[in-house]
Amino acid sequence: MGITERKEREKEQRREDILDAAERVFRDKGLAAATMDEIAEHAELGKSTLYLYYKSKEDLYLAVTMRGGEHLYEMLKAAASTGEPSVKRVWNMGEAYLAYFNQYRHYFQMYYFLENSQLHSQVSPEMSELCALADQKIWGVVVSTIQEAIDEGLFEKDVVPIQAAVMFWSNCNGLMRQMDRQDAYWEKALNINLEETMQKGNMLLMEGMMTQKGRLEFEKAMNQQQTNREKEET
Amino acid sequence: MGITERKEREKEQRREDILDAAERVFRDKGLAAATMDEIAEHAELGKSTLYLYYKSKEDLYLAVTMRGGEHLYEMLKAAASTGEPSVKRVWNMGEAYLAYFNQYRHYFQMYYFLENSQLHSQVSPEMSELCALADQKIWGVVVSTIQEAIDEGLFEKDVVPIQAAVMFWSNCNGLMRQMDRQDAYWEKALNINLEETMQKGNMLLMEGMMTQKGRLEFEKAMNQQQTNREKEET
Amino acid sequence: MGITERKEREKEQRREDILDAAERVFRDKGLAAATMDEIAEHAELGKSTLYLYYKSKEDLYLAVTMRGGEHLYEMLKAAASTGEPSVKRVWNMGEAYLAYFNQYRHYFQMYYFLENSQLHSQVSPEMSELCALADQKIWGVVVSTIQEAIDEGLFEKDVVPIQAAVMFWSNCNGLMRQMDRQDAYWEKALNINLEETMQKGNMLLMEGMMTQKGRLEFEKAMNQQQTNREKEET
Amino acid sequence: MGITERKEREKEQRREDILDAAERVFRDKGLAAATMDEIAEHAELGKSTLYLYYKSKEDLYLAVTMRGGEHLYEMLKAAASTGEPSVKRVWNMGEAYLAYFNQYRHYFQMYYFLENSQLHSQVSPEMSELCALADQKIWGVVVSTIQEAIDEGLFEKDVVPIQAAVMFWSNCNGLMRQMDRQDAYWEKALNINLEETMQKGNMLLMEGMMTQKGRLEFEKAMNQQQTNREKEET
DNA sequence: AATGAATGAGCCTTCATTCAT
DNA sequence: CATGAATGAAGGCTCATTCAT
Repeated sequence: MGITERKEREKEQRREDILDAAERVFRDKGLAAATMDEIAEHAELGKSTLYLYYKSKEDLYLAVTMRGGEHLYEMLKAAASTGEPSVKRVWNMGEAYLAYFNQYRHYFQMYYFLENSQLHSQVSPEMSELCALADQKIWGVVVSTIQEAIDEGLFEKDVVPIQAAVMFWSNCNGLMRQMDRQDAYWEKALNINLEETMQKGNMLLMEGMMTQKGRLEFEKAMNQQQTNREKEET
Repeated sequence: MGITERKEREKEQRREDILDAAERVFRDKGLAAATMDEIAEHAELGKSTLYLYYKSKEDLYLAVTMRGGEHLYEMLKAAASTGEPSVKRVWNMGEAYLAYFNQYRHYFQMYYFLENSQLHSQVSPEMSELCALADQKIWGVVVSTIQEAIDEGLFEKDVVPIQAAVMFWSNCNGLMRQMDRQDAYWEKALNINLEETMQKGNMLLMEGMMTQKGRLEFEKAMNQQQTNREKEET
Repeated sequence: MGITERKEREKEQRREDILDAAERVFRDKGLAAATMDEIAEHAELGKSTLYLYYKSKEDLYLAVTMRGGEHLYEMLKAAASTGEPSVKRVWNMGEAYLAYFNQYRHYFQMYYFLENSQLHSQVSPEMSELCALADQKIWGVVVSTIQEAIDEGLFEKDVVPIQAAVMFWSNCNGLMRQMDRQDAYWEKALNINLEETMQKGNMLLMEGMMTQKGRLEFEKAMNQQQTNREKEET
Repeated sequence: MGITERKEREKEQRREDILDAAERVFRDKGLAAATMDEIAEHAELGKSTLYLYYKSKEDLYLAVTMRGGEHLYEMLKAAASTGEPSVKRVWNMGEAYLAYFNQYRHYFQMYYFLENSQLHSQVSPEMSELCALADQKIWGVVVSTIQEAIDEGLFEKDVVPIQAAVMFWSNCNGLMRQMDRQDAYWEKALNINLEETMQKGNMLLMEGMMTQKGRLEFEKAMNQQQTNREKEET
């Protein structure tokens, strides 16, 4: 009885080990420069064992990336479940995305890379499918929170949730990309703080979407948060 | 005298030929899958000749990409020199970027890819430098137009040009990325027109930046454009 | 008691199952391209189980081939036991070989391949031994029938049975090889029927071996057969 | 002028070097066990250089085999051009084939292997084409000599040249195969000389094909040869 | 007896890059 | 200036085989 379970757990563990090793190598070298040999070495497994668990280097890359997606999902979900007004929770998700970027930057990079390469043609259909599902899950959190805001009359009725979502995403993502590549340059040479810029952008977008009531609720919630933080500090 | 010139011209021509061939191959295959052999074949040159003009495949890739940047620069410059009010010209540049995307999508893709890969470590410093300059030139057009708008009191005084620029860029870029990868999906499954979404985003950003006066000027210029277009159609 | 027997029978059955699976895979893919994985899958057994029954892929290949040899043996034996005159039965065996080729072509191919490759160095001595025995059994049928023909004065006394046998075999085998590889080419481009050619060859060989008496007997038997066939048809 | 030629010659030489190395390795190890690494080493060239001259291991194998075919062709051609009566020259060719077998046994083996494997699917079309042509050239010599014999009334009119050719070939080939694999066994255990057997077989086939006139001519030529040989010996 | 899991050894092939001419 | 030729260095992937359970 327990034996099957244990085997199962061990196998799962092995998958994780491989993912850990792969993550490390991909992070350091990128997809192209990473080698299965090196991943195997880090995983302390034979190279062929890797292929028992993942069909190809590309599949493995995607699997790592998806693990990153899982983290993002959790963080977004947490941000969307604070009990605050919906409109504030929409804002939270932008902050969460930023936190994710700061905490798991390599996942962000991997995901980013993945979006624009011929990679997908080399991935197994199964993995591709999984990936699509994970993606939808992520968008789902954002969209449903925006929907709440609309339903509660905090966002204008003519806001289209998925459209709003992609606008937020676009703003965040672009800014993060700059942060990733040349944060120092922006900070020092141009004297621009990109995180602030991102927040400013999100704010502008929200302003354009919120109703009067939404604005009040939002401001209140922001103030509340500010107060709480100050309390905590004492 | 003429001889040196002719040689010079021929050499320049050769560079262009190589770039043409490389562009074609990179567009079709992407960086990783493209081979110098194939590029040489398309250029009708010996493979080694390529190395006389470009230090590496990566350098060549960057050179092609920069040619794309040149196009973008021209299009942005044109959009910024219409004689319309500055605030309208800022808007124009968003439209120009979109036009660039539609007309030279492969450049967009190449540029995009370039941004997030370990590629840069393999590029010669000279090429890297050139690339940075080209980049600055592009940002320059946008920034200076925004500056004009501020100076003329059409954008709020607290708008920071380069910051505003990166916000516009971020919005455009993110949306274009979606268009590039899954326009059909957004259109059909989600019923979202991404071009419109991009415009909406830009509009929201502008709304947040313009002064009252700016809004009036902008609206007027938009109406004017509309009128002109209708005239043209007749 | 019954328990041991049943076990024994089950084990034998298992061997057959493996052979079935292997036969199918070898037939489709050939030795080199066939994989133990695939064979195991077809056999619905674990790959390691295969090694419980056969020491290596090559051994397994040989085992399958020998099963084919068994069929050939049976067919030759039948052809040699018709009650017809010995000289006719020698002829019959050529026909039987042809029938075997047509019915079990993949065995023919496997056997053929086996004959000329470095395969044998990778086979276990036991299997090699078995194989030699099987071979001898087959030659035995042919040789003893030829011997009969000599003893009965139907073949010349100076005919050496095993030598005659190898001559028949050589003729048949070479022709079949052509049939196997390019029957259509011979038939269409050259207008040669290879089966007929093979028979013609055998006939020439027999002519050279038979005594006058043998010729008469042979002709009589052939006519007899012809008559019988015609009867059957009515 | 001379420079191009020399280059050309050098390149040709390189091809030969590769072929030499490949021949050696294939002979020792067979196709499957041979490695491009080893061939490259023997050729004292980089492994990749091999691929400049031959598209794949299989192509290379075929190229070596064809070189063997060339030898066979030359030997057959010589045997067919002795000035003796056509019927004797047909016989000569059997002897020549045997000489070829004895002198270039590894070519025989390679050719033999080639005939029965999935190899052909992995060969480039060009090489396949070359191979087919070479084959035809070989059959051509034999066929045309047989045709001469028919035309001169030395073979029966109803003999079909290509059919006769394949019969001789079949007989020779089958016997050589036995020689190759277990000559010692036949010689010692069975007391059969396979070369003699092959000749006997060819003789039987000829007997069945020759006219009376042919037989006389043939016998005369054989005696003549015998006489010449005896003279030489003195 | 049966097998799931692991792997070591290796192989073909690809290409960017260099050099001698 | 142009290039044909050569190659070093890798890299992904396969598979027969073994072993602990």
